[in-house]
Amino acid sequence: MGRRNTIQKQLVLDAVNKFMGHPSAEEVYNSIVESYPDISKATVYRNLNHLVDSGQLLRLTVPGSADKYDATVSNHCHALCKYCDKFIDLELENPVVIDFNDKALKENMVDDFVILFTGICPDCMEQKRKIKD
Amino acid sequence: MGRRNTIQKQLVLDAVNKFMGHPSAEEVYNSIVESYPDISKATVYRNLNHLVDSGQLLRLTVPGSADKYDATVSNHCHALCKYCDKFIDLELENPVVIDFNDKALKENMVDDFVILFTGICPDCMEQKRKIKD
DNA sequence: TTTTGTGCAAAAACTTTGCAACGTA
DNA sequence: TACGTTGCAAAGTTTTTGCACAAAA
Repeated sequence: MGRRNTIQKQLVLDAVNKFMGHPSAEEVYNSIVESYPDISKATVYRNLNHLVDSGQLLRLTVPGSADKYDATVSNHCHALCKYCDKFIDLELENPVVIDFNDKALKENMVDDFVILFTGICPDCMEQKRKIKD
Repeated sequence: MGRRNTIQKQLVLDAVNKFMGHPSAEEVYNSIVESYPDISKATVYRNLNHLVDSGQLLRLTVPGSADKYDATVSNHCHALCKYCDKFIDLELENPVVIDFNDKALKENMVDDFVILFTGICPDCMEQKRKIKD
């Protein structure tokens, strides 16, 4: 189970870190290939899996598209634009509070959750406004 | 865009309704094929999509497995067991409250959300207990 | 030297699509 | 009749896997 450090693994981690937003495996691959053309897509997938397993990346399961990866591991949440499918980081002023003592949650020893908001991003709102005029 | 009622569409809706839990497209197909062997998997997928579009079913995007379908359209949430991947309906005593006036939520015109809890289901808890003994 | 990781290609898992025939309104 | 729906097969998308070789520890 001991993990070795390889150039490829570092490239994958760096790629997700540098990426604006939340890249898919394909996007990670594309961004690495530019500078390191010999990397294989299988290696990208394998390293993404390792990095998720070791807690260095978060895997985001998104309705309607391939998994995305997030270098920001700390607690935050996301919103999905229902028009353009843009996936947005959200910093809530008042974080969502869950009462983990709720009966159903205790029964299933729930200790974590993910929350995905859906809305209309500012860009799409602007589009809609223009069309109305 | 007008939708017609077909035997197949009704079979798909019934199958999801009768299913214990939250079937995948594959499971819906398997349960229909027993009594209606000529149905095609494409038809199941197409009807699931129509039924989701028309609000008669909910599509549940689950990390690590195929989409599931839910005949209970009303507001509720789910938990995923981190050991057996069982997908569980949750009835919270105190529903999760979101402050939709939060700055980030207003900016993106967020009007809805889904929440997925992760925990250990009673069955897996029992398993773990047995192993310890 | 002993694993573990890599690249490649093939396969697996899941879902959609083109098309001719069919069924519903 | 008109057009939405079906079954089938093919193709599309995303991810994993088998294997021989290469590279870390």
